[in-house]
Amino acid sequence: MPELPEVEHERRFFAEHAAARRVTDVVVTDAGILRNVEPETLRSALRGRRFDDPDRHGKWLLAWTDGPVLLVHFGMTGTLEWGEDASGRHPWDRAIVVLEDGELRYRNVRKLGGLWLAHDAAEAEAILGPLGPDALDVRRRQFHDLLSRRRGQIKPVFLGQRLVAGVGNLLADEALWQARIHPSRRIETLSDTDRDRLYDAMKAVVREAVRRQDYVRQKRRWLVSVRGTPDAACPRCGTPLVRSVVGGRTTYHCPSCQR
DNA sequence: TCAGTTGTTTATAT
DNA sequence: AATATAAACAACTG
Repeated sequence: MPELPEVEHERRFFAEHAAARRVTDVVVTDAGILRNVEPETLRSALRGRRFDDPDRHGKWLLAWTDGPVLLVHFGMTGTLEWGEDASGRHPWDRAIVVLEDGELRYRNVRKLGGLWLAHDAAEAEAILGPLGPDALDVRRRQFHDLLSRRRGQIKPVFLGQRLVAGVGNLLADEALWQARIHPSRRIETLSDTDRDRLYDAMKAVVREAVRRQDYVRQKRRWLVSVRGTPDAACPRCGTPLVRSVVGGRTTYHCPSCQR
C-alpha cells in the first residue's frame, strides 16, 4: 500500500480518530511488530496519554502525545483500521491502541515496517534516520541543490529517501515517465531542464495522488494504470513498455519517451 | 511449485 | 563517503 500519499491518508485517519483522545489501553497481539520496545513498556508509556495532531515525514507517521511519540512505518502492507470495540478484530491486526470511544488497529500482513516508541523529538529523528525533506515540502532550489550532490542512476537515488522522503517504486516510475527521463539515466548527465521537469513531475504526481486516493485505477493516462498488465503500452505514445530491474526494483519505462 | 509484491536494512564489493 | 548489488525480512497471491 503505502508511499507518501497512502501514509498521508493514514495520518488524516489517525488525526480524525485519535487526536485529542486519551489512550485507555494498548493491546499487542504480535510482539514482533514492536521494534524497539516491549509490549508492557509500550502499554505503560501510552496509557493515560492524550494524542496530539500527528505528523508525517515521507512514509513515516509520527503520533505525538503529551508524553512520548509513537512512530509508525507501514512497510508494504500496513494500514490503520478503526473499530468501535474489540469485535471485528482481524488476525493481521498486530497492535491495537484502545481509546475512549473506540480502537485504532495497526494491520500489517507481511510485517515489514512496524512500531517504534521515542521519548522526544531527538530520539524520533534518530529512529527515522537520515531522511531528505518531504517530497511535498521540498522547494525547487533545494531539490536542485540536493541532486547536485549525488551521482549514479536516478531511480535508486530517488527511491533512497535521503534525497527526498516519500517517493516509492510506483511513484518514482510515474514521475520519471512524466518527466521523460530514463530510470537508469545518470544524475550527472541530467540537464537543468531535466531536473526541473523531474521536480515538476514529482510534485504533480505526489499532490495528485494525495488528492485522488485511488489513483492507480483512476488515473487512466498515468503509467501506474497500466504497469503490470499484460502487453502494457505507454499511455502517451502506445509503444510497448519495457519491464526491467533498476536498483533491485521492478521498473517500467517507455523506450520511446524516456531515452 | 514458483515468481512476484507500493519497503527498508545489512553485507559485501567497488 | 557513496554507489551497486544481492539477500534477508515475511506472508500472501495468481
